[in-house]
Amino acid sequence: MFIGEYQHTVDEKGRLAIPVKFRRQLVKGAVVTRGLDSCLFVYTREEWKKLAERLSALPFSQANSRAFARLMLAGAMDVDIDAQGRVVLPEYLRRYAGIAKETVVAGLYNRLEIWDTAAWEKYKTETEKNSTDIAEKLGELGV
Amino acid sequence: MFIGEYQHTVDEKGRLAIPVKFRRQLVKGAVVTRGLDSCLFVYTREEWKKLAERLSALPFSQANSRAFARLMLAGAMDVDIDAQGRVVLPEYLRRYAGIAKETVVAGLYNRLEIWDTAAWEKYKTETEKNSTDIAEKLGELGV
DNA sequence: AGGTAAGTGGGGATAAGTGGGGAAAAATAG
DNA sequence: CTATTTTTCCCCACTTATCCCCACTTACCT
Repeated sequence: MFIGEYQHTVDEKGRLAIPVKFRRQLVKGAVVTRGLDSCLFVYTREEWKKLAERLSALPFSQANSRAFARLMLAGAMDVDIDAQGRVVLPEYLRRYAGIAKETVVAGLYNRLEIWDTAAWEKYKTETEKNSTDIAEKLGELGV
Repeated sequence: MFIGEYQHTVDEKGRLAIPVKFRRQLVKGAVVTRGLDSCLFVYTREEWKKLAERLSALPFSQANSRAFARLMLAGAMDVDIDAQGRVVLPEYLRRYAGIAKETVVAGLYNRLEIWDTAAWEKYKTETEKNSTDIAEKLGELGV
């Protein structure tokens, strides 16, 4: 399980070091996808497979199912960890998440999230302001 | 399993390089056909066989299911990958998908899609606008 | 303070992507 | 049926990107 928040940098070749605490779980490969709120999600291959099978089961005769599958499946990328513990983030995913250099890698239980540091800070201050509202909504979910 | 998005070019002879990550699954040959939303679908021979059987089973009484089956079945073309990892896209399919030079090859689990790059970008920006619907769908799928 | 491991940067080998020429095959015309 | 043209396929060559390795710096642990 992935826990914690780390500050890393993407180099000119688009490589990002995976924090050591996460590596062992990802040595068999990882899948990076477009996430929500302009960040990237990283799943283990097994986790991804479960999700992808549900996505691919959507009927391609429906326009919004196609759009959805295209965004999630075509947006995903199979990556391997190199000897230095890094993955290459394809250009289109970096562009999607506004990732240039400074990034945050955060563990969210069954996935990682990769954020541009500035976007992460912005998101955090915004949600902290609304944290009481959010807390109330969570109550509805039984947390 | 095909995932990811790749930028490739079609040359003057109508040849398109298949991304390396997809080749191994297509060495036994592929079937290219007219897809939905002005792109081309590419299947492995086995996948195509399954799909073609389902298409031919569509009720002949309904005009739109006939049209749909004709579009895909009649437009289908058996292609082989050459020594450089390329396939030749017949002229009528390139014309159908508006493919001139710059193309996107996208993996959608059990098929590939080939798009004119400009059309792909346009489609994506349009669907990303509806991202709230997408977020809801993700919730339904348990992401 | 020293040793070890993590994170980062960069160079070189290798493979992928692309373009073009020429041979073989097919199609068309005489 | 032959000759000519056109198309298809195979091969070679170049450019660009990717991968692998090495090395340095920084942080952490003992």
